[in-house]
Amino acid sequence: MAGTGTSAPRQRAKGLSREVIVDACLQLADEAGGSALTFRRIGQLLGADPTALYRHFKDKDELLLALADRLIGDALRDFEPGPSWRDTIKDLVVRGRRAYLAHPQVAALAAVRVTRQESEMQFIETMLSTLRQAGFGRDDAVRIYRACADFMLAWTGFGAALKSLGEKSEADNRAWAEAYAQAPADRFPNAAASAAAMPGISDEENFAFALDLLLDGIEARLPG
Amino acid sequence: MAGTGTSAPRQRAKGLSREVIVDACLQLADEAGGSALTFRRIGQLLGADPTALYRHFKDKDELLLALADRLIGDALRDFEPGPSWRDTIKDLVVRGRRAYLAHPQVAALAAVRVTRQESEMQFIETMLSTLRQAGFGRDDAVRIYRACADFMLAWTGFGAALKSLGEKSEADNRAWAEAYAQAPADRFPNAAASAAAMPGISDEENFAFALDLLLDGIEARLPG
DNA sequence: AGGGTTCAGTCAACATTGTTGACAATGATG
DNA sequence: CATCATTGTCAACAATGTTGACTGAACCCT
Repeated sequence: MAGTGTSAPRQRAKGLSREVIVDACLQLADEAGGSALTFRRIGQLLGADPTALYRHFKDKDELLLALADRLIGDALRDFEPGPSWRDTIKDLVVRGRRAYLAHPQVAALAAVRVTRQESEMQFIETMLSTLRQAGFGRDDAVRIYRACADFMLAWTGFGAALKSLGEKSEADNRAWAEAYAQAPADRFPNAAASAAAMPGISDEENFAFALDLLLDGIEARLPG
Repeated sequence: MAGTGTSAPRQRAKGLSREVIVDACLQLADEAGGSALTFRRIGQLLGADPTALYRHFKDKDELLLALADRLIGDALRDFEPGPSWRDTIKDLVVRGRRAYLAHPQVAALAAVRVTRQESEMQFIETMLSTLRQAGFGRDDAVRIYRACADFMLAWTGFGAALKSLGEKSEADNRAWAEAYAQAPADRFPNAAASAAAMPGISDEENFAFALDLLLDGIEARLPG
């Protein structure tokens, strides 16, 4: 069942399936951007008629949900919980982020969706189980789970959207550096003075920093 | 000039301006959803030809940036820094979130954009100034600013997108409650047991909780 | 004032998009 | 063999962002 040996189903017109289509979508989005994720281009890549996709997904929305679930599944591949609850939570968050950012153009569209499918369920269960074993009560565990999961999804989707935008209109990416350097120093002294340091902070560092802040706050709330 | 008392939605066809158009966009998105934000519907609401908008914005993207800047401007209206740096930072983050969520359909599209315009500059300057006065060094201030600003933008954009989606396909909103309740208890014991508590956590609580976690972590890093 | 230039709004048109309904091939089932 | 559901194909529709040509008014410089 788990599609491990992905042979070469590409190029042949016939033999479509949800898996093959999702594969093509990821490839297409990576190569040509998220805006290339149209039925006609997907069909062209698969050598099939665009409307053939409607036999497998009733909607573009349903296709997007399948893409989202695929990303969550990628995040959990080969995952195993460790002895430290804090490291395990951190690992889950980092894995989710990494899996999403492996396909930024898709992540920008999918991070905000709730798939309520298999992989998402597994992710939730693993996190809740980890928190319960760490000693948190049931309500606290739910609270903290949502804080961590939403933090990961929101921040990752944000970064993915920025990256997606940046590849097309690079103005946004460089805007951080340029705009602050051009800031009039009399009205915005701190912004102008910090212009040099601003672009030096990558989204990756920024995320790791905030995640540590969050985990410190969680640890301080550990009962007992 | 500045039409303050813009009561009647349909006005005279002539006399367009960036401000009037932005007003119409906010109103239209609030009433008819973000997907209604098309040139033809905006023009119809203003009683003008759709293509007339191109005389004021060269692009739909440029229109979106103007909307984003408007939201940031709303966030800073009547703001005044307080004596406590922590309360001031928190106030800025909460204000930003509130201004964005006042127009969720717009926020879902605008939260991810960097406008590098007047209001955004003011927001940055205020935050950096507050952190410097609190005693943080220049590099730390920049680091913490980006963590807080990205946290606010990402989380708010995430919530706004969820709310925007939920109004159209309510399945996603209720999914939290329904999906976890239907979770098979043998495979997902924690998820099933927490099904009752899950929907009880509003996005508002969730955000406030995570923000406090973040601020606690920041406070622990205060030098001296 | 008069002539020229720019601005602001209008109209028709084009390429793309998601989506639908009718039709054809194919394989399983009775 | 006949029947039926599945899967892919074709043509078409409404809606979207965007462009270029055209029009009328306002403004500026002699």
